[in-house]
Amino acid sequence: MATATVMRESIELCDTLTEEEDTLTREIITRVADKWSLWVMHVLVTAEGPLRFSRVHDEVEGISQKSLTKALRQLERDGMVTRTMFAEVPPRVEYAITPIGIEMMEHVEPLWLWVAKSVGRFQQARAEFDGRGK
Amino acid sequence: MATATVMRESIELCDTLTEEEDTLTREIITRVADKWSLWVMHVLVTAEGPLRFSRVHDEVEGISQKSLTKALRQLERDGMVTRTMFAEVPPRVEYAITPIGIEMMEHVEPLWLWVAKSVGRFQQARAEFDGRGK
DNA sequence: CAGTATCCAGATCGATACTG
DNA sequence: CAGTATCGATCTGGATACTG
Repeated sequence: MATATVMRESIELCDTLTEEEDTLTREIITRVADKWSLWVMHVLVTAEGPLRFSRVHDEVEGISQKSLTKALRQLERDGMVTRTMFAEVPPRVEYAITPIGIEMMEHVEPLWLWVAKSVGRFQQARAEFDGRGK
Repeated sequence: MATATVMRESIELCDTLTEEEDTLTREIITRVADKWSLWVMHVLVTAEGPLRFSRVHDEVEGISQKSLTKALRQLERDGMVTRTMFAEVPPRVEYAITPIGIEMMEHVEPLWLWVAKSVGRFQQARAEFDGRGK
């Protein structure tokens, strides 16, 4: 019943979106699953303050410079992080999470939490499936 | 403060996950952003009953046979849909959502809903960013 | 009907090298 | 320091053709 309510609400809302809005919605959702975007935002949230490029690069273990740059640009473009450049030598650039970025994380975390809590059930499902397939 | 609570809870939980569990968690989350998986599940939820392969193929507009097969296999493997084969000629195969699949959708929809409702703010952020970049 | 098999174009991502 | 540019391996996904 709670299900039906949520479903109906989302179906109605989705019907009111233009094609452009629908595309953008999907793109934003994509950030959630993106290998790095969520991790980058997580680092910026827990830092509770701006971080330099190299600090983020340290914290997000395994990311390449190229991928980090790309992730940060996307997040900046979508208003989830800010990028502040200081006219110094050597150059200093600081990244920080925005209010909408925090909102995003607040909405993502419950889902992430549920999946993490359910991981045992997914493992069992896979074990059964892989077993059936011999 | 609600933020901090959720964050802390998720950080603690994530620390208890083995590497294998963490990988699986990420894979499941990936389904959320996958172009087709969520759409397929949505179709199966709203159908309120099993659907044949060709019916799903009709409902999920634009998907190729190959991609649909792959999406259904993944969802089946992760326990979110069931696949029932009938020994008939011509062959009949029916797909249905599972309880855990419904749970998944229940946890995804609020996020989707928030993004859809916030789409105007994301559009504005992009407009500003693209404007600044000349 | 419900797939599988094959080919192929485009996107993605890491590694590496270079620059203001 | 904070990138950009480039190259190559890998992955993805559609189109097409074939099968039990």
